[in-house]
Parts: sequence; C-alpha cells; structure tokens
Amino acid sequence: MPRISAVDRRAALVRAAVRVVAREGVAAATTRVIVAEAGMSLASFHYAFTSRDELMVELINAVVDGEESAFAPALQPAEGGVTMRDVVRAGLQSFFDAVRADPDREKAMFELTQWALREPGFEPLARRQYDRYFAVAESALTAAAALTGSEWRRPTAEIARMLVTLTDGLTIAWLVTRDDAAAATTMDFAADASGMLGYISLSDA
Amino acid sequence: MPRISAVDRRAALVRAAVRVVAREGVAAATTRVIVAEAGMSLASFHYAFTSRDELMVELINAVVDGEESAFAPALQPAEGGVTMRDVVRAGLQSFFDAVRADPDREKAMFELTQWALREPGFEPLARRQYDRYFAVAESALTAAAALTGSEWRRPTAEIARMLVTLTDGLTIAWLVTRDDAAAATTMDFAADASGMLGYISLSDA
DNA sequence: GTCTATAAAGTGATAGAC
DNA sequence: GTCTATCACTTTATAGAC
Repeated sequence: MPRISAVDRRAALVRAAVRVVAREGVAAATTRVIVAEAGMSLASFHYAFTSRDELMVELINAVVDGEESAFAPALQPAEGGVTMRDVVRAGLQSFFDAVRADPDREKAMFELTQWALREPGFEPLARRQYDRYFAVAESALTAAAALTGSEWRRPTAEIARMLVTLTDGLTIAWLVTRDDAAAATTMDFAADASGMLGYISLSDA
Repeated sequence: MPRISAVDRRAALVRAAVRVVAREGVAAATTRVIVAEAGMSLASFHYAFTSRDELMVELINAVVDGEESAFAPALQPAEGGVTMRDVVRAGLQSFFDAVRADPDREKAMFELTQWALREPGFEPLARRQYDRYFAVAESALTAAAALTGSEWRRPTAEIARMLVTLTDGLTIAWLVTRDDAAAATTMDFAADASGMLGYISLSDA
C-alpha cells in the first residue's frame, strides 16, 4: 500500500466507519470491519488511532459537524405570501423526506447518541450532538419567520427544542412502524399547533 | 445448586437480564453477566435457553407486557371540575416524573427498540413494543376524556400516536441534556397545543 | 439437572520483520 | 510506514463428568 499521512488515514478510517455504522450499526463497527471497509490492514488502524474509542470520538464529531438542515428545501423564497403554518408543514415534510431517503442514517444517529450516553466519559459527545440539532432547528425557525414576515412569540431556542422533540419522536415511530400516513397526520397536527401557539404575524404586532 | 424447573430458570434469567440491561445496557448484557446476576452457572443458561437471542425475545416481551401507564397518577378523579389542558399537563408530568425516577430504564427501552430494529428478524418485537405504547397512551386519553367530560375531536388512536411521539422526543432530549426546565416548557407547550386542537367539551357538542 | 472445562470464533491492541 | 502474525482476552455455545 502507498504511504499515506496519518491525518489522511484518520480521515479515511472515519469515513469508512461512518458507512459501516450506518449500514450495520454501532455494535458491528469493529476495528476489523472498519479497516476492511477502508481497504487497510488492522495494524494501520492503530497506527492512525491509539484506540477504537478515539475513532468513535472523531466519528461522532464528524457526523455532528456535517449535520445540515433537513428543513432547508422548504425555506426557499416563494411567489406571493406564504403562511407560517404551511412553511412549518413543508419543513417537517422536508425533514421526513430525508429520513425516508436514508433510514439507516437516522438509525445510526440514535445509536450513536445512546452509545455515547452509555460509554463512561462520552456523555459530552451526546450533548454536543443535541446542541447541534437545536442550533440547526433554531436557524430554520428564524428563516421561516423571515420568509413569512412573522415573529416567534416565544424564544426561538425554546421552540427549537420543541421542534427537535417532535422530529425525534416522529423519526423513531416511523423507523419502527414505517407508517407514512401516521407520520403525515403527526406533521399536520404539529404544524397546526405551531401556527396557533408559536408566532405572531408582523402585521398583527 | 438446587434443582429448578426450566420454566422457573427461564423466568429468573429474564428478571436478571432486565436488571443488567437497565444498569449496564444491552451491549453489556452478555450471557456471563446475566448468569452472574442470577447466581447461576453459564451452562444453566443454555439449559434454559437455546441461545441468547431466545432470551432477548422473552426479555423484550416481558418488559413490554409489564409496561404500565405512567400517566395514571394524573387521571385520578378530583374534586370539582378539571380542564383537559390541565389533565394533559399533569399526565405529562406523571410520565416525566417516572422518567426522572428511573432514567436507566428509559435508556434501556430505547436500546431494546434499536437492538430489535438492527437484529435481522427481530423488527416485529420493536413493532410490538410500540403497539403497546400506543395502546397505553390511547387508554390514558380515553380516561382523560371521561374525567373531564370531553370528547376527542380526532380518533384517539391518532392522538395517542402524537402523544407517544411527544413523550419519546421529550425523554431522549432529557436523557441527553438533563434539562428539567426545558422539559417543563415542552410539556407546557404540548398541553396548550392539545387543549386547542385535540378535543371538544361535551357541553359544546 | 447441574456443574467444570473447553471448543471455536471474535475482540482490541501490539511486536517485530521489512 | 506498512505489513503479517500473534497476544491476551471475551464471546456464545457445548461436551462430558457427576
């Protein structure tokens, strides 16, 4: 094999590990499976990382940093006026479409959270993961307000947390039941509720 | 060791496994750890069960069947009239109090769901688990309607699913952040939303 | 029935040749 | 740097003495 710098090797191993975790789960992501995915020898793993836990830290940080807004497609400027209720509904649909498009990824994200919650000393990684979720949700809420000319009546951080609560619950229930119709009903309900409780239009202010 | 019937041994092993899974997680619940918890030899395990997977099936069925309504304390008849909004809020609080009282149990329930979702052929167990959650939620909603003299405007099965979505999301976020105040805000929001959208009082009907 | 002992396969990590 | 070979340990499961 060609000589690869330690940093490149680390990056390649993390990318391989991400694929393995999504495809086969955290428990199956052993060092041997990961190096096979990366096309390396087992010894190369421990040349790049001192331990499997060290890779796991880098892995979680990588997927968390790479987390992008699944709500974005619904937040494009549209012709004519658009209601907050409809933007929230469309944003939830965008999120849900992303879940349906790659269920293994979502399963993996939950598994990583729970792995971090169990592994002594790794709880901060789970916190970081959720801080990122909250931040992504909050910026989507801010964009939605700008798009509709409204203002959130409660602190956006508070509503963001509610939104993450909702998307987590929605995702788990769907991963278990695969019931698209039930998911749609949940999203309708949530959009109606957010419309009634969460914001005021600027013209009302 | 005294002679124990196979069925008794199975039951004892399942009870031991439940404790181990709650305390140390699914991944740490090896046959050795489980038999140690039950005070048996390793060979006794395979006398009672043909495989670890067979125990896992029985384990999940046991915790799912034993699932009781965490909403119940809030559904006791009270003096004077009580609004649906307040019953929902109190029910969520009862649920949340149970989570706070035994976080390891909740962590274990999520882990078991995800284990079943990953293990080939075990998805039906995860379905069963959520069917039970939905049923528990639905009966709580029916009891709440009776208590307040109201009627749900949508099918209770639909609202039950929303309720489970909410409690799942609430639980995960709290397990990660341990933020009681944020959880309270989420519950307030959810109670307000359910009050505005989900039911009609019988006097309106 | 219940045990000890062990098989067979997997794990993370390392030594040492090249 | 990169490899093969291996260590020390753990896993599920079983054989066979009692």
